[in-house]
Amino acid sequence: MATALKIDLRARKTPVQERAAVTVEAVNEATVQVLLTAGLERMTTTRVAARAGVSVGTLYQYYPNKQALLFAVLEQHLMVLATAVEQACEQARGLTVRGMTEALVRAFIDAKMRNTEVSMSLYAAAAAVDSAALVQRMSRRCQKAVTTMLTTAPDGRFEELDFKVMMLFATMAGTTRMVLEAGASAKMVRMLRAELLAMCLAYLGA
Amino acid sequence: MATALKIDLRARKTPVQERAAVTVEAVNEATVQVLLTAGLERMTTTRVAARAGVSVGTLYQYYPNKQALLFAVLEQHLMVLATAVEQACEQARGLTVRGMTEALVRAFIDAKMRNTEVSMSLYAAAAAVDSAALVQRMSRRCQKAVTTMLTTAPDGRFEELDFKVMMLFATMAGTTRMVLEAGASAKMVRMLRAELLAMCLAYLGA
DNA sequence: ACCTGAACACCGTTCAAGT
DNA sequence: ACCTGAACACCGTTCAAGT
Repeated sequence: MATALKIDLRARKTPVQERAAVTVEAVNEATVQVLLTAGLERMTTTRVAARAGVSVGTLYQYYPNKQALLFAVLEQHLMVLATAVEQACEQARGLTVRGMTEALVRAFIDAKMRNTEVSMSLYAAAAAVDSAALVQRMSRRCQKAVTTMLTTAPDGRFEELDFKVMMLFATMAGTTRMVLEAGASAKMVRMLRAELLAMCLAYLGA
Repeated sequence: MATALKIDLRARKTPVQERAAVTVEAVNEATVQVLLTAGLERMTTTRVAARAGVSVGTLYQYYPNKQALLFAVLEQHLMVLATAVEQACEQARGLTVRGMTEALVRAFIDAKMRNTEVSMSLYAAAAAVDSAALVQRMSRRCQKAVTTMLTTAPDGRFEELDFKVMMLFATMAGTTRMVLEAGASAKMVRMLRAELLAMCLAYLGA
C-alpha cells in the first residue's frame, strides 16, 4: 500500500437552507443511480450532477472531490447495515448461543441481500475510495454489539472473544460477498443461510 | 452493477523478439512497483512506462488499456496462489480430514502473507478491473482441487460438498483479507492460523 | 447562501514517423 | 518487429460571475 496520499473525504460544507439540503440528497441519490446504471468506470462527476439536475460546480460545493461522494454513499449504506446488526443483537440478548447466532446471520444476510445490485455496486465504490478505515469503524461497531450479546448467553463463554467475533464477521462478509458475486440466485442464498449458520454454530461450539 | 461495458482485457499482441519479451516483463514489474509506491490512485500509464524505461506508446503495443495491465498482474499473482493451493491439496491426499484442512489453511495463509504489501495492492487492482470472472475462475480451480482431495479422505464424507468447499474458500479469503487490512501484525497472523483452522475443522465436523 | 458553466490541468490512448 | 512522443479527447476540479 505505502504512500497513498491522504485525501480529504469529508463533506465540504453543510447545507443550511432547505433547497441546499434537497440538492445534497439529490446528488447522493444520483450517485447511487449512476453507479448502478453506468458502473464506476463511467461514473463522472458531470454525469452525477446532470442526473441530480444541478451543475458540476454545485456538486463541488458540498463534496471536495469524487471520492468524497463515493465515501458518502458508502457510509450511508454501511450505517444501515451496522444499525440492523445492532438491533438484532439487542433483541437477541438472553437467548442461547444458537438463538443469537441465528438472529445475527439472518440480520446480516437480509441487510446485504435487500438490494443485491446496490450491494455489488458498493464493493466497487469501496475499492475506489480507500475505505479500509470506514469499513473497520463500522465492523467494530457491529463486533462490539455481537460481543456484548454473546457475553449475555446463558450457555457457553468464550476465550479470545474479540478475535472470534472478528472471525465470525469476516466469515459472514466473505461468504455473502462470494454469493453476491456468483449471481446470488435464490437457491444459493438459501444455501448460504443454512451453511453460514452451520459454520458459525460449529465455530462457537453450539 | 448492470451495464458496465465489456472492456477488452486481453494482451494486445505477444512479443516475438527477445527484447520485446524483456519489455513486457519490465512493464509488468513496473506496474506492481508503481502500485506499491504510488497507489492505484496515482498509477498512470505514463508513470508505469517511465518506470519500465519505455515510452507510453510501447506499453500500448502490448496492452490495449490500463485495465488490461492491472488484469495481467492480478492474474499472475492469483495463478501463484492457485498453484500453491493445488500442490498442497495433492500432497495431502489420503490424509485425514484434519490433516488435509491443516495443509490447506497453511498453504493459503502462507501464499497470501508472503508479501503483504503486494497482496493489499492487488485488492485495489482487483476492484478497479471487474475481476469477478477472473477471481471466480481461479477460485474454481482451487475449489476443484480441494473437493478432489476431500473425497479421498478415509474419515468423513460430505453432502453438498461443492457448496461447502465454496464456503471454506470464501471464509479463508474473507478472514485473511480482514487480517491484512487490519495491519497483519505477527500476533494477528498467528491467531488467524489457529482460529481459521478451528473454524474449518468445526465446519467439516472433524 | 446557493448556483452556473467556461476554463484549466492532467491522464488515457492513438498514430505518424522512426530504427 | 519494435519503439517514440507529440497530439487529441475526456474528466476532475476551480473560480469569477450571477441570483
